[in-house]
Amino acid sequence: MDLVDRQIIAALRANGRATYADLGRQVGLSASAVHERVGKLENSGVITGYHAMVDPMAVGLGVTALVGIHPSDTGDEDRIAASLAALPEVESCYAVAGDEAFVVKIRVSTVDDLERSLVRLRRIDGVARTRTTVVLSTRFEGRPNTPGSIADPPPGDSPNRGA
Amino acid sequence: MDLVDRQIIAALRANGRATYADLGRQVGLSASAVHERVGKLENSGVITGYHAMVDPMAVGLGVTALVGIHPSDTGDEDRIAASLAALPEVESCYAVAGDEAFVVKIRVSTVDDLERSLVRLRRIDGVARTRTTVVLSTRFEGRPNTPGSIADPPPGDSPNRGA
DNA sequence: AATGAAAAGTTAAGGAA
DNA sequence: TTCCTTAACTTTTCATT
Repeated sequence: MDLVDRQIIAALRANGRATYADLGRQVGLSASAVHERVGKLENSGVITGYHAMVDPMAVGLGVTALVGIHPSDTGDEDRIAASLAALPEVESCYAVAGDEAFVVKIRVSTVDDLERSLVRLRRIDGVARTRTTVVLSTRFEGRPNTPGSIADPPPGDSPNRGA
Repeated sequence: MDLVDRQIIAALRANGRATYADLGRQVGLSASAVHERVGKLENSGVITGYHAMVDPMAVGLGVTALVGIHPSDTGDEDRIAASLAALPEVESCYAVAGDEAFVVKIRVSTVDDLERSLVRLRRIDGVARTRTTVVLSTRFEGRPNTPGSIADPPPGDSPNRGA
């Protein structure tokens, strides 16, 4: 992975629908050269996908909360994570250091839905209790941040979290 | 916004680089009809952008943390948020209910960088103290969740080769 | 990685349901 | 209105150098 790859990545982080021709203009390469590089970045797991960002309110998801998941003594974290993944309102799931096993971000339509979702979370086997932080407003989210200088290629190939 | 719009949104959440022709096949419309609908969704602020997702490790951002920001009594929250926005390692920023004014997600290369970043956060005017939760692993993140967009074959369309 | 050409997609304009 | 077809233009996607 060289500077050009990093430039392409930064450009696609900023605009995921940029055409190869555009990218080529930005980095000073032909469209086909860019096409081949992007294909390699996708196949090697560096680029994991492209997604439209949507105003959550416009899609009926006006309530966001961050929920810490306290495991019971018998809690198997992988099984808990799998149960969390089965709930569509759980948008993100982080295993964390500290008393809590996970912090998840959930998005629902109403506070009633939030209450119902928390009940579901607490009913997951291995979950002892939850700690909920209600989001009042999202100041910004998921900003593209591609550091200008990056270390050398990932050792062997990119380690994978479940895709 | 009707069912077709929701289907288009769901498809673009799943694959932000889907072509208009592809989207048209998925929802049973012509490419130009989809083109026009997507343009309206973009102009009305429903779709806010398209972004490549990148394996943070591959781009040299192996350390993630969630940081609660405790404001001092004199803290102006908008000014704090602006200061947070100025730090590139702050990827997301949520104003929250509770003792803390904000919870932010930061991404850096090393624990040394994390320490330096926390110092910067605490030096922000209006920030009394921080509470840091280190992320050990990201089980999943930013999953597409678009309620009410059940992907059924379009009515009155026979030639289907499944998606 | 560039070139060049065929296939595919994009995008505006005009008209129909 | 929304959608379709047409048609010119652009991009993608190859094989080749």
